[in-house]
Amino acid sequence: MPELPEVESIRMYLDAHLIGKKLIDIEIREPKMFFGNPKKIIGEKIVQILRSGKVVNLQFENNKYLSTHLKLSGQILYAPDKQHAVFANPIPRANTDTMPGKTTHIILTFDDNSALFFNDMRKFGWMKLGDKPEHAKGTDVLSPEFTEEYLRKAISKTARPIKVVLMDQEKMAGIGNIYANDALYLAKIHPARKANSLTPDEINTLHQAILDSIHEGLQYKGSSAQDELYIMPDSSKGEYQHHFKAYHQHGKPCKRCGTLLVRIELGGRGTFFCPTCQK
DNA sequence: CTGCGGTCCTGAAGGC
DNA sequence: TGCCTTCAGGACCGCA
Repeated sequence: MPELPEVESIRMYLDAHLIGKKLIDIEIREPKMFFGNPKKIIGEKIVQILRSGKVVNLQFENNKYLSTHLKLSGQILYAPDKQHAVFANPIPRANTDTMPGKTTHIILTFDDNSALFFNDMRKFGWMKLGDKPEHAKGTDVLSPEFTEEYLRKAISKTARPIKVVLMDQEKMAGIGNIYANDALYLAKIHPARKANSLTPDEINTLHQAILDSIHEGLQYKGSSAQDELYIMPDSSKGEYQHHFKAYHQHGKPCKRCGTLLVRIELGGRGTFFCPTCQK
């Protein structure tokens, strides 16, 4: 699912393809997924593309921001030619390589006849038009402010399971289920440990593990596992799913000690870890 | 503060 | 074959 590495990969792609283009039309097929008055950005050029946590913000010349959250199953596809929006790969679950498809809910058209298609099978995602970029409450884990000290403060006052806290966007933004599980595996910390029970050494190790797993995710342009719908705007897949440490690896042997990884539930979410080497 | 359950939605998987 | 039920999951909300 789209977490920081997936969303940042999309942001970088859009940054390379959309800057300076003028928006000439927004087609909203699913009104519940769009908030705000689209007329405010018609005729405006995109000047910058930002990200905060899992949200992408398109900044327009008139300082309006079109923000997008992909939630579980959102996709953003970019076609250089709207009338011939054919992609190299079939779109997952859409059974087609042409857009718009069954799950296309919003279409942005630009002055060079290129287009963005916002697809979402589950319709949990959204686009919002506002005067400011959507800003995650917690510190983005790729920002310079996400220090060991920040992590210590964020987890020191709560007895919730550390894995639940890692996924709390009000504490730190961008980490979802994949990278929370993998970071805890790298740090050899049990996901159910009370957050305020971590030692200073464990906090430092965890901080590095978070950065390592996020950066590895980025390196592979995110995770496009079989049951995920995330793909890049050109329909290419991410490859991090071939490098999962713990996420969805239950039943497989731990690469460190051979113990079979297990699945439990924490905060209502699937949680995966090695019962032997994660303490 | 904390956890729990419900809500949004739909395809996949399992039961019979 | 095919219908029916259950489930996953990010963020949010109400409730105990």
